[in-house]
Formats: sequence, C-alpha cells, structure tokens
Amino acid sequence: MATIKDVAAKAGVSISTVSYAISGSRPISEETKAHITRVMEELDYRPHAIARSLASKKTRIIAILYPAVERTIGLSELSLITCAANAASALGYHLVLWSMTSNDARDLDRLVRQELVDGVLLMDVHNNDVRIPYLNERNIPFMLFGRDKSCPNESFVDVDFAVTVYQAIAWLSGKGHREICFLNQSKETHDSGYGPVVRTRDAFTVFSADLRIRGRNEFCAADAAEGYRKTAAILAETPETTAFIVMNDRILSGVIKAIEDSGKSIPSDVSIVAIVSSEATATMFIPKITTYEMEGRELMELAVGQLIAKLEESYFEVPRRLVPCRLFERMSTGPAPEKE
Amino acid sequence: MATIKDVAAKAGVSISTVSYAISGSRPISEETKAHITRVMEELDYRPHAIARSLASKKTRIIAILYPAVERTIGLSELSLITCAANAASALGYHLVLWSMTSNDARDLDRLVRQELVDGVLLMDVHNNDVRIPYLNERNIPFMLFGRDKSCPNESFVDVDFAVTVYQAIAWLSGKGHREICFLNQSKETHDSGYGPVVRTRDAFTVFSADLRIRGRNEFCAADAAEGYRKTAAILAETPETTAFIVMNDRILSGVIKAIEDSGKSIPSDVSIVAIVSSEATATMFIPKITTYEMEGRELMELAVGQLIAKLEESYFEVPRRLVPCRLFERMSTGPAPEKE
DNA sequence: CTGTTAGCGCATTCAG
DNA sequence: CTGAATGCGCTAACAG
Repeated sequence: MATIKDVAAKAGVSISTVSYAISGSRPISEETKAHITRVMEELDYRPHAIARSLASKKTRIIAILYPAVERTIGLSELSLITCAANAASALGYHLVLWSMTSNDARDLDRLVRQELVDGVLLMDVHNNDVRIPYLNERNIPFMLFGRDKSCPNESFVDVDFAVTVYQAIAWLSGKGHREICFLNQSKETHDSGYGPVVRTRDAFTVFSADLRIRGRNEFCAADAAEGYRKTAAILAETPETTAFIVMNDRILSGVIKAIEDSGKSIPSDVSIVAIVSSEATATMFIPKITTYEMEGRELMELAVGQLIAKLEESYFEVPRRLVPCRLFERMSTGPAPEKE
Repeated sequence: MATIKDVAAKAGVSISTVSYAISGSRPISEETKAHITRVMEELDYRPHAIARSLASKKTRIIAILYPAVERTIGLSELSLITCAANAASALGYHLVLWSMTSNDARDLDRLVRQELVDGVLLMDVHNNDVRIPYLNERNIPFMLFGRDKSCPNESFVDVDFAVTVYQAIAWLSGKGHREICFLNQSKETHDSGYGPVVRTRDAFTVFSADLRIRGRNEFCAADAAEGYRKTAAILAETPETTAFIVMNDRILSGVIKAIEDSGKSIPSDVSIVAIVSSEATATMFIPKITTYEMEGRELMELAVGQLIAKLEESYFEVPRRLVPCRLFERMSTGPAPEKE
C-alpha cells in the first residue's frame, strides 16, 4: 500500500505538502496540488484511516447505539441503519454499531473510553434514558433519533407524530369520513409515557375536534386477537364509524377480519389507514393497506448530517427536526359511504 | 484520559511491561501483573483503540457488508446486526456497517483500502457476487452469511434449508398429514438460481417422497393476492391437502384467507407452517402461525466467531456451518383431520 | 522476567 | 507558499 511518504517522494515534495494538499487546511499552489493529485492517482493512494485518526485526534467514525429495550414502534428496520451508513459514508465517515444489552451507562462507558468514535447517534430514546446524562457529562457529541420530554434540551430528529395524525384525519375527512376511530398502542405504553403514543393520542383529540370529526381515541394491545376484539366492539357500539387509523402493524389483520366479519367491506364501507407503518406490512394484506410511512431515509440523513455538522463545528445551534410520515395510498381507503 | 505512560509511571514499571501485562504476549510475574492491574483500575485506564491499531496493524474492527440487492428471504432483520455487534463486542471487536449501493467492487475497494477493518462479513450473498473475487484477490479475510453454489470454496454459515424442510414435513407427517403443499417463492427467483428457493424445492421433492407424503411443490409470487389465488386453486384441485408449508411471509394472509373462504378452518381442517419466518410475522395473524425461525443469534455468533478465529489464525480449516430453523409451535397447526 | 527504543502513517507545529 | 521535525499512544522487536 502506498503511503503519504511514497506520494511525497514520487512527487518530489515534502510529506506535509501532500498532507496539506489533501486536507486543504493551508494554501498550496495550484500546480503542485495538481501534480500531487496526479501522483496520488498513479499510486492509487488512499490515506490510512487509522494513522490519520491518531494524528488528528478525530476518527471520523460515529456510533449508532441501540439500547436494550425493544420498542413497539416500527423503528426496528434494517433500512434505517443502512441509510445511516450511507449518509455517513457520503460525508466521509464510518458507522459502527453498538448494541447495549443492559440499561447501564457503564456499557456505554466501556465503548466510549476507547475513543474510537467522534460522536454517537442514539436510537430509540426512552424516558429518563441513562445514556443522555452520561454523554453530556463526558461531553461526547450526540444526536437523538426520537425524542423524549425528559430531555428537552437535546438535539434530535423525530417523526412528526402530531402532523402525521393531522394529515391522516384531514385526508380521510376530505374523502367524506366523519366518524373516525384511532387505534393507538396499549394503555400501558401510553401510561409509561412513551412519546409516540402520548403525542398521537393528544393530536387525535385536538385535530379531530378542529376538523369536526367524531373521533374515538382508543388503545389496543399489540396483538391481532386484541385488534379483532377491539374493532368488533367498536363496530358494535358505533357502527357509524367509517374509518380506522391504526398505529400498530401487529393488530392490522385483526382489524381487517373484524370489519369483514361484521359484514362490511374494505374500503367501500370502512377505510383503514396505518400510520407509522411500512410498505412491507402494507403489502402483506388483502386489500393492500394505505399507509403513512416514516421518511426513514430523510430522517437518517438529517440525523447523521446534523451530528457530523456538530462534530465539525460548522453548526452551533441545537438542531431539532421533525418530519411527518408520507402517505402511500393503496387499496384500503376510499370515500366514505353515502349516508342512508 | 490516562495513557499507558501514566500507568507505567504510577506503577513504577516500563511502558512495555504494561503493554505485555495487558496483551499477555509475553510472561509477566504474577505480582507485577497484579500491581499493574490495580493501578490501571485506579486510573480507570482504557487502552486507546486507535493507537493500538496503528502500532499493531490490527484494528480489531470487522465490517458487516450489505449489498445493493434486496432479497426476499427475511434476512433483513435488525436483530441480526445487533447480534453481530454483540458477538463482535464479546470478542473485543467493533463492528462497522458498510452498505453498498451499487454492485460494483470499486465501492468496496474504496472502503477496504482505508485499512480500517481486519475482516469482512458478507451478507446476502448472491450468484456470482463480485465482492468475493475481489476480497480473495486482495487477501482480505471474509466470511459469508448465506452461501451460493458459485463460491464453493469459501467459508460460510447459512440456514440449513434442506433440514428445515425435512423437519417441517416430518413434523406434519407425525401429526398425520399425508397431503402437503409447499408454497415456495416465485418461479423467477428459482430460475435465477437463488439458493434458498432452489434448495428448499429440491429438499421438498426428495423428503416428501422419503416420508411417503403426497406433496405439491409450488411457486408463488410474493404478494398476498397471489397467495390467495394460488391457495384457492390448490384447494380446488387437490382438496385433500391438509397442510401448507409456506416460505414467504408476504403471502400468508392470502393463504389464510383462501383457506377460510373455502369453508375450511385452521388448524382443524388445514394446518399452516411458515418456514424461515419470524415471531413478528407469526403473531400478526389469527390464529398465530406455527413457524420455523432462523437461529439468527446462533448463526451470527458462528459467523462472527469464525471470522475472528480466521483473523487470529487460531483456525486453519474453511468453516462451513449450517443451522436448521427452530420450530415454534403456535395455533395454526394441528393433527390432520380424520378421513371421511 | 523486565526495560529501552524504534517505528506505525499521518497532522501539525515551527522555521524558512 | 513549502520543508523538517515532533509526536499521537501503543506494540514489538531487541537487549539485558
């Protein structure tokens, strides 16, 4: 492997000149720079990442950190991580994956102390996350993917749950639906303060009133059988319901079945839209489900971009970015049925 | 941050003694070693990963590499990657994620040439994968997760598809089923030579004969509607079918619906077992689906362990390990119905 | 069994 | 605008 020394020798300049030609942190005449560039190409030179890190005290590596707790929102997608890797790569960074098996900051300490990474991207932030005070204390730059009310001063990117709920209601409303039921996740999840569940619930209350929708704001445990039971009960109690907004992929099949078993059909009698869902889920059903899907790529590019901006100090404000989900209209939604 | 120098000074020994006490690559007397260990703890010393790498020419970082192509088998799980990270971490390694967006070995070259990693774990290996000759040529140690007939000489770990199919047939057979249909993935996937589809198909042919099962060996496109159509057709043609083995989570809801619409019920009339599936999928349906699930954790520990063994040259053979899926009996399977 | 020392490949001072 | 020299923190010869 060619080193910077080889390049310098062949180009007839000093090592530092080559170094500056690469980094640009000091003016180099156009012609020597061009010459050096050519020699680098001839030698197929690549800077040695490790050596560069040791000298510069910056590794150009960021860590993406998954905590012990498994959440129910569909954040657990491989594509999110590959997006992160791609985003990092595009900015000249590497992405290492850390997965914490316990909820103990010492696990994190073990990793951080090796000084392998310049910054950390925290996934699945949860209430009173021990990782946040730890990173603050040690002054490790970090960014949250997801947010929590217990950490109001941090940088984050997150799904805009409120706007997503608003859009779903408004869109259904535009199709004539006036009686809409929101099937959120479980009450336990809500009561534990899990952000997405709390925010969507509040948003549904507010926006359904704003849009003059008669809304039912319900919880449902993450289980197809529960989805069935709940939906059947709702249909029995308020048969005028013409649309369901569902924030839990696991209950969809139960919801669909309950609607069909009640003698109604989708979407002519009842519409279903799944929020914070995914194409993979949507296409598993008949009919294919209309969804609002997380903008995983955009969110990740933001998260990684902001984190790296922080590292390179070209940014000084605390970035907080919310991105609503995007609508994918499929076969489970239609205009509200005519009133008899 | 304390450095090795600080430890040496405080312990009253030389730097190299500390180094050897850590690595164990040269004998150190028990008492000095104990003393050094104590001093390290007092100083809360952690070796600097980068400096160590530069000096030793080993980074103790491995890359997990996802290719451009998206495969249909459920390998796309986040848990696989976190397992890989955990396995690596347990062995003192870090895991970086590389995601190739093109099918070009030059992308890989760009990464490898930075000499950031000691070895590579290739995911989702496909026919005539360009990455394999490249890595061989450059002498980069690597390991395959999944395998392909176009690379018969490499080290790999993989799901034992044949044994999984055998077990599924045998298990159903033990419950009295004699007419079993295997719903594989699409014919196009098979004809393109995709290993899992080819191997399961062949295995079904062989083992259903061995076990005296009247088997239908069918393809089905990855779509719930196709699953419905296909299942309905099969039920019409061969109504004596009492069990379906399905290797495609995307069609399950169609299969279930077709069976129910034909007036039969699950599992009393017809059993369903999904192979190479997952709990997440299984619990999305009513009834919960009996599955054979990939031993992701075990496979990953094997893959990472073997790769690292290779790196550290405590191993010289080419490891090839197959692990069949494990049965999770749920509600979609039961004894074959009595013959009329 | 332990100490001394020369790099690993590069970034970055200090001189010119 | 460019070159020479120092050292990042550690490993691994070499020397005792």
